[in-house]
Amino acid sequence: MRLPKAYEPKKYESGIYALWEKSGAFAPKEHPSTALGAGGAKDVYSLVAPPPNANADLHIGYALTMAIEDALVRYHRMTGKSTLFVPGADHAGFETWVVYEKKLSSEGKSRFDFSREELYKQVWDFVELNKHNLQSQIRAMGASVDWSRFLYTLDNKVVAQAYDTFKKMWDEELIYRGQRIVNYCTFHGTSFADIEVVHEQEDTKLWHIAYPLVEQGSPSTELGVKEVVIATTRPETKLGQAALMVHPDDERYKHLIGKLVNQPLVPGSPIPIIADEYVEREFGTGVVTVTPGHDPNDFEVAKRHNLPATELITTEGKMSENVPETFRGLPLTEARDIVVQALEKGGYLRKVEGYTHSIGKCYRCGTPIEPLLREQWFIKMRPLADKATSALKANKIRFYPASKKDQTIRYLEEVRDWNISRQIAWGIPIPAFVNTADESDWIFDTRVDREEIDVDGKTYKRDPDVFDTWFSSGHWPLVTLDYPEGEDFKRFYPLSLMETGGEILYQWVARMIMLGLYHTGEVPFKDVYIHGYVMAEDGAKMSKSLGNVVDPLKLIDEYGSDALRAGLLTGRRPAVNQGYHPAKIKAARNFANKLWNIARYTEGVLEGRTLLQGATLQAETIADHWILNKSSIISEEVAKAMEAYRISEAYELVYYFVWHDFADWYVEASKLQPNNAVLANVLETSLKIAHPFLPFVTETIWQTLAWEQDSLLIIQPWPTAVVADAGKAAEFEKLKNIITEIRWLKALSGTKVERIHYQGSANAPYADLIAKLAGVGQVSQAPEGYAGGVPLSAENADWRLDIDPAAVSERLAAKHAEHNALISSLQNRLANQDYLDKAPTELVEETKAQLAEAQTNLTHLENIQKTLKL
RNA sequence: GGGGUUGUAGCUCAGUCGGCUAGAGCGCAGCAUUCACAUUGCUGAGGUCGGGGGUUCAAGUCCCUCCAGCCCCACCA
Repeated sequence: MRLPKAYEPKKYESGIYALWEKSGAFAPKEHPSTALGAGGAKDVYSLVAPPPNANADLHIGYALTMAIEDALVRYHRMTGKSTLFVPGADHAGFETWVVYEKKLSSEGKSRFDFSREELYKQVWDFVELNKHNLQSQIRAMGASVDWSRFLYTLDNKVVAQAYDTFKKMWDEELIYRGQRIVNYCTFHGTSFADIEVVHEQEDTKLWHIAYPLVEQGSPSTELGVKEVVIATTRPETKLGQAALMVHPDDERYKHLIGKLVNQPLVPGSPIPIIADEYVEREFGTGVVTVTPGHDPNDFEVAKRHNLPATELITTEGKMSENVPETFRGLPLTEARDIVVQALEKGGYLRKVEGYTHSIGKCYRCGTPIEPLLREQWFIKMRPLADKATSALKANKIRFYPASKKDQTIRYLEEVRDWNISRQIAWGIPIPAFVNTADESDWIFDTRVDREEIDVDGKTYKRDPDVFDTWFSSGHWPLVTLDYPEGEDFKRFYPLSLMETGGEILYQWVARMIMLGLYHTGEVPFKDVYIHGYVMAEDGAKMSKSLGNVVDPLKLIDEYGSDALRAGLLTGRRPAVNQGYHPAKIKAARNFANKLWNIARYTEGVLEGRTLLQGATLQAETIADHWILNKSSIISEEVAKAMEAYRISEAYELVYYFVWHDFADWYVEASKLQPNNAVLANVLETSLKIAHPFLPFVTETIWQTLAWEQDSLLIIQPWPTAVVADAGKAAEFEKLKNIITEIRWLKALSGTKVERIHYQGSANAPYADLIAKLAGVGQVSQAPEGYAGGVPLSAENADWRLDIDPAAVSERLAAKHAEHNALISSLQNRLANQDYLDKAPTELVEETKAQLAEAQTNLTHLENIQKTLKL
């Protein structure tokens, strides 16, 4: 025998993968109907894998992505479509940056030890190494991706596309320079991404400061209100406010909206009291100051109310020129105490209380992060988003689950302009230069390898910023397909599917839709499938800091790649987070082994297939008809489930069919009544329908049994229906019921059933099968007038078991009660006139039939009990 | 704070158009087993479908409400 006793994945996986890769099966096949201009539905299935971050090993969530996508691709490939599945890797801007800094810090170094160029080179090398690892990990997962099309987000064509879009938008005035608050470390002299800021709880104070109302004989003065008190944790920023702000519905302050107040310590610069819903009435006094230059939220408020943003703190961490003279140039560390003293002296300080809140700090030096204004690049989103919204509302894209579509639409309707510049070295440099003599004179130029360029006798300096990674990866469907001239673009755009995690629905999916529409006028993909997270076993999120991260490669090593894939898919719905469960992976491993052993049995029976020579597929026994009928139905059901993205259900259908229909019933029955052609056929069907979920074991079996010369399972056609007699199939179903009933009676009586008698010669052909499958010694025809033993259920009453009636009496009584309960429930339903009137007639008829059947069963049972004198 | 999602057997989850006498896998209990597989087979016990209300002839499924968990995004002057 060529197949050893148990399936050992490690022995075969890498060889099988190499075989597929070498065969060219991963590349889309040429097909006339997929050519450009063919019109109508294209016979293709295309998707691009979300490029994993090339800054670490693949995590288990990516294994799930691959399990889903590869199952779909393999299924569609077998249905005869030309499939395109493109792999890639992401340079992952900020995240890689943070990962690399951690690496540096573990070596006692930091980013400030290197020049920008040195650093870029180092990160590049670091990512190259990871990219290589990722590729072998994706191979280990069995993904049938086309490696010749592998794309990295810093590859030239990606950069070129980003520049092209930037230029096009620049020309169309969709790009503009705008202000935005950034996280600035005054010690390091650089800004940080939100994820680089560490938040720490700190004990501080809440200072209550009075703002005197400007006297104008206003009603408020008449009411005796002379001042408004605010509460703040940052008194030093109160040296130049844009406004005070209250909640529009706050009864305490409603009458003050629109009034002016004087600023303490800032003579002669009255500011208005405005109303904005952003204010939380419960906090402090319910009145807050608006500091647009140093608070992101205030900046948004100021934009809404057309208030100016003033710089109060410089990049060096000192009070700026815009504060009253006495405070200018003060370092922040001293400014607070001095301002508080001045406030107290001036009589403005009303109260000081203790307060604990979280403060953003530089993750390296611990200096509090200053939110400072900086000029950034922005994209005007409204025109792009509106197009996307109407495409979605016109159902150009189907979402799985459907609720994600509404979520995306809501995001698009509320989208704000997109800040696409980032203040790090790692990424695609922004192709823009600024006139050294005129800060407002920006030009587009792609010579980003140069610090300075001369144009028309003027010197321009390169913008040191890079693009947000989502700006370039938002072009993914375009760049992977070689937009606009590539053959792939013509054949495969729009993609059939975009499959990804829900957390990047806005960041990535929405942007791809907008950019795809922007360039081509067409949506970039037809379907969106969102998967949930793979959580830790206890349902918590997997994270390195919690130490509950599970390494997919270790699981592949232990259980096999197939087991990991199928185990992750089991019982999963789209967009729902679910824990990782070793038991599911184990179950899948056992299933792979089950397939293996069915194959092993078949191999033995067929003696290396020699027995099949010249044999045609012809169902003989009722078991043959039954299994062929089942296999036809199941192939179709699995296909339907896959088309509807009910992937886990599809897998479970395969699992049940192979294990419980094929192995448990058919293989056992065929041992008595062999039909080698049927056995081989059903094994082939099983391998085919299991292939999308368990590609390695199924292909290994296919190769080892060598059904045909140089034949690959991966490109076999999906099974089509086999002709079988449904009536004979139903007969076998009845036989199964008899056998199950005998086993049940046997088990519950705890005694051996020595003999079964049957009445009528029609049952004779099944005697041996029943003896074997039910495990009964002797099955023979009953003598004339035989009334011994216990008859089976009403339907199978011509079978009688030689068994001690006392052993089953308790069980029969319980059964009796069950019948009665059912009968009364059915009777109640039929006694309801509304039910008879309003329910569909078929249903009422069905209920009547059920009642009749239940009553027959009951009568039968009572007869048995009477006969047995129970 | 905004958004999303989940609650069904001891555990993990299915349950599509409302027709349910609510399913599966694991676990558990009992039994079996030279004959492909102990990564096995057979049989069984386990449920007021989170609580309350409503719509309907009929609700696990639709609506309202409450409770509990989890996730994403944004963050507190």
